[in-house]
Formats: sequence, C-alpha cells, structure tokens
Amino acid sequence: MDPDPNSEISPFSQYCLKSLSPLTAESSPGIKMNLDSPFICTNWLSVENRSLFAISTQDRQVLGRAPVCKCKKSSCLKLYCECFANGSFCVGCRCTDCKNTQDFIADRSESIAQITGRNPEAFTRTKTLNTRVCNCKKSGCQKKYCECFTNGMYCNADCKCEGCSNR
DNA sequence: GAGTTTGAAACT
DNA sequence: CAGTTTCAAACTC
Repeated sequence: MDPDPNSEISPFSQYCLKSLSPLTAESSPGIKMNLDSPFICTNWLSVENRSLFAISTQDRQVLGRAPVCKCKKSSCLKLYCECFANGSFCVGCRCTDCKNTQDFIADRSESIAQITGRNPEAFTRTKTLNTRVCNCKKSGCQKKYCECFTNGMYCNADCKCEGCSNR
C-alpha cells in the first residue's frame, strides 16, 4: 500500500512509510495484527517518546506505549520478554543478545511458532485485553507481580491465588 | 545501582 | 498433569 501523495501525511508518517518495513503476516507469522485496513499493520515506534503507531495513508494513529526490556538470557524470543510478548520488536531496549529484531526474523518466527504451538492464544489481543488469570501466593494480588492487579482487574474464579485481596 | 522477591513461562 | 527451574520484572535497601 503506497501513500497517496495528495493526501495530508505528517512528516513522521512519511518517514515511516518510506523508511520502515511494515509488519506483515509473512514477517511475523503467528502474530495477530491489531488493525484492519486501511492501516498498514506495524508496531514501529517513534524514537523520541516510544509511542506505538499504526501508519495509515492518512496519518499515524497512536496505539500505546512501547515496552522496554532488559532481557539477558532469553534473546528476547520468549514470553519472558515484554516486547516480544507484545508482538513488538525490541527498539531502544537495554537487552543483551537480542534476537527480537528484523535481523533475526527467522529465529523469531521459529520461536513464535513454537509458542503458538504450545498456546495458540499466546499473542492474541483478546487474551491481552480481557482474560487474566493469576496464581499469586505471597503478594496478596496487591502488587504488580499480579497480572490481574497490574491490569486493573479483579481476580476471578479462574485465579488460583492464595490470600487474595483483589476481589 | 545491587541485591532480593515474586510469579509467569518454560521445562522435566 | 504436577513439580521444578529459569527468567525478568517488581520491589527493597
């Protein structure tokens, strides 16, 4: 999808459309794209403020904040890595031996295939947005260790937490 | 900034 | 499936 030269495109979007390769089903198999057309599905982000953008032919749309990781042993190719778990490439993170980049797209795709084989829902937005289940034992589900608490949700019947104060 | 705690993810 | 290990974030000092 090429930008319409007559439409109003911000300089930022023009830069992205010209310089950045969009995520596609081919480049990121297993990752569910967030937006329908006419958006180019991308999770590229601005260098300055780490915002996530979807680039359309009209303009950019801010999606949220980009995660930053400090992974050391996972190569950022396991769900331990927040960026990877989000379907994002690592950009500007402080990780070491990172393979969550375009340069290691084969390794990345292989890892995604492995993970989705284990859990087909691993990268879907419905899981991210709706369903949270925790197994907390010591935090009382009152700290950010708890996924439910972190996402501003009450613990539910599926949680197996102990001493829960988040009901 | 270094060290500890925590629980999800991964592994056996 | 359950128990254990690995991992990186959250937290503490």
